Amino acid sequence: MTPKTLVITGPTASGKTWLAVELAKAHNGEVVSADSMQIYRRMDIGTAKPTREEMGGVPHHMLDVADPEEDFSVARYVDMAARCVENVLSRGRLPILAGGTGLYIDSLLSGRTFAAFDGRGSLREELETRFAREGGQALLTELAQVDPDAAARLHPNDAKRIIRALEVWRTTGKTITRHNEETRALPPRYSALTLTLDFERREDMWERIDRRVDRMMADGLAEEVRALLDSGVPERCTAMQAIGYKEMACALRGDGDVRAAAEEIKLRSRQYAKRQRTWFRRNREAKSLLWGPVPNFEDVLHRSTAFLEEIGI
RNA sequence: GGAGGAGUUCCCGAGUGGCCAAAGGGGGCAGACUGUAAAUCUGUUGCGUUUCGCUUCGGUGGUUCGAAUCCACCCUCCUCCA
Repeated sequence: MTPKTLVITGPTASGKTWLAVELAKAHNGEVVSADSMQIYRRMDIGTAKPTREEMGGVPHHMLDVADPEEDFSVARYVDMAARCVENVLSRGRLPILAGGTGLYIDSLLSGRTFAAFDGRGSLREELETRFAREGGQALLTELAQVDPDAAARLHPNDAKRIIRALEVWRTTGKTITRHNEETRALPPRYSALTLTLDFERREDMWERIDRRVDRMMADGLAEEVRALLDSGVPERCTAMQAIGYKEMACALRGDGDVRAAAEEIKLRSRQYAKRQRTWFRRNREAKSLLWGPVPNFEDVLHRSTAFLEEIGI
């Protein structure tokens, strides 16, 4: 029988951290973060990483597990997070997967495996160069010869996916289509009750996001980013692509207009939240918990507890 | 008071007589997503009974077969001179 887990997800600033902690306290749980940016050390304010106080004594995993200059990936996440989940289970406790990175959550739950990756990176470099020089259509034509399905699915501008498809073919001799079919056929590693936090009205979400960014600024986001840059973290690494960091880094290097950067961060966060919703929407199994115009914590806690009881957690 | 310049679809901004419901960008909306995922990519964006009709380019009137584009007057904003 696949072990039971609880997933708490939702767009940014929807209260995942809070709910995860509350439910962990009530149901003998531990939190396993599913956030692609909170994995980085020294990135606390801008990622809204839970503080010691917010954690309320509940053990949290998958926070601060990489340095900002490191390359991280879904594959690595699944690897590490699965070990955390197993650990929690072995102690007879409930793993609570909390975070907003849909790909990470789905990958971990499904037990998805990833095709080999050319660690030296030279193949990818070569493909990237060719993409820039010859264009997407040329590579797509090449891909079509071995994997017509993937080629038909991909848009000529979709550099990352075209390159990856070619890369998988050349390093494993298997098409990405075939690989995906095979992994999809595997039984899921964990069964999960998924709770998706969201807002009845998007204006309320925007408001929350704005206030959160204001708080980040007050808490010293600019200083945090400055420290990262000063310590030599390159601006083009994955970690620095995080919302809040790239905009602030850009301002600090350029005109120094930190206020304008904050507005930019709010905008990018709203757009990000929208993309997250698109991802979450396709999970028809998920239980939705909507905030009204005035947050009613007790009510949301009540409703989520009811869902847990329904499936016997 | 005088001399110039400008007012375009949610925003910025092209467009100087027909091919203009109007380039491009932004924003919005929707979607995708299997080793960078807080990333990346796509579609769409006046209204409707949608291979056609209607309303739109500060306002009103005019010229013309035809106007966002030309003319007159008016309104608003900007710059310069007084």
